Amino acid sequence: MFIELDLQSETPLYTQLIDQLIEGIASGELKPGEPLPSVRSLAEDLGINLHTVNKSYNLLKQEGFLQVHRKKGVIVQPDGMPGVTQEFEEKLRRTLRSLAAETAVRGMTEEAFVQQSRSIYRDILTNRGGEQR
Amino acid sequence: MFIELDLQSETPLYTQLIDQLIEGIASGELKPGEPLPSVRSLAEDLGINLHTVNKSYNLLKQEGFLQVHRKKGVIVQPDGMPGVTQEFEEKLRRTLRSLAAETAVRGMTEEAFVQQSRSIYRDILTNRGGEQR
DNA sequence: ATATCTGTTATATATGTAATATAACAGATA
DNA sequence: TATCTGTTATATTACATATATAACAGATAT
Repeated sequence: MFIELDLQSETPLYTQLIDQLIEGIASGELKPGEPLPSVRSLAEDLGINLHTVNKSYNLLKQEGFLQVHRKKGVIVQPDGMPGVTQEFEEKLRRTLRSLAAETAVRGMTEEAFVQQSRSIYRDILTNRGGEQR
Repeated sequence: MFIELDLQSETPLYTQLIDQLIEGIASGELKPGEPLPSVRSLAEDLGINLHTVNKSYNLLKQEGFLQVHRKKGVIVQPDGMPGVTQEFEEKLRRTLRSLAAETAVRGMTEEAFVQQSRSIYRDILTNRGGEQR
């Protein structure tokens, strides 16, 4: 899987990494049970510190997207992804609310905003490596 | 206008303040040309430091949502709000992409996601104090 | 068995952001 | 003249981010 970090971005490295791993899972590029690179090798590949990768893995494990097997190492959650928790619903609402407000003030219509949302959602599911669905 | 800050939130105070002011403009509760409280009085009302309020005002001024009049003080932009800039488009895409990916992984459908977006957009425009539109 | 790889933990350091505190300035207002 | 405005400067505290180095216990491969 291709991962690219922007060292200039104001988004923290561990957040960028989390985002791209979740996208990988969403698109199907990362399948349940599939092993991820070790914290050390991925850190070296990306040119960052092992602890930064470890932080991303740990947060994803904590939320149920990854598992750590003493034998298999770190793998994509094989027993079903976590559903829509109350915490996620609140985060979703908060973030959409902030976005929608600025969108409205800047004169973008409801339909434009909604179409953007739909288009991006599809984009993610569509970006599969050619397999599945 | 009612402003409430969550001191426990991980969202910075100045960001919470910015969000609520933009919501106020979007909803029509804050009208173009309307004066905002001084940095000192608002800071005291909210129980925070004057520099925190000043930071929010400055960022909003920098993006074109507010004006600073030597006479009238700080007012809501009277000469038309800024439109959809390239920077905003990129921020919108990035944020929606991250949200949509997690939404999809958690099993929320495209329609549910899109409906959330639409519902929240409407919610903001609807929360007017009873005036206008 | 030895060496290597795994995630994990601990400690330390450097840097930047967030938030507060005090003080002062120039322009406008009453 | 006294007061209020945004603005600037300086300092301090606290926290998040990211890195560096080291060590540990469990698993793997030679």
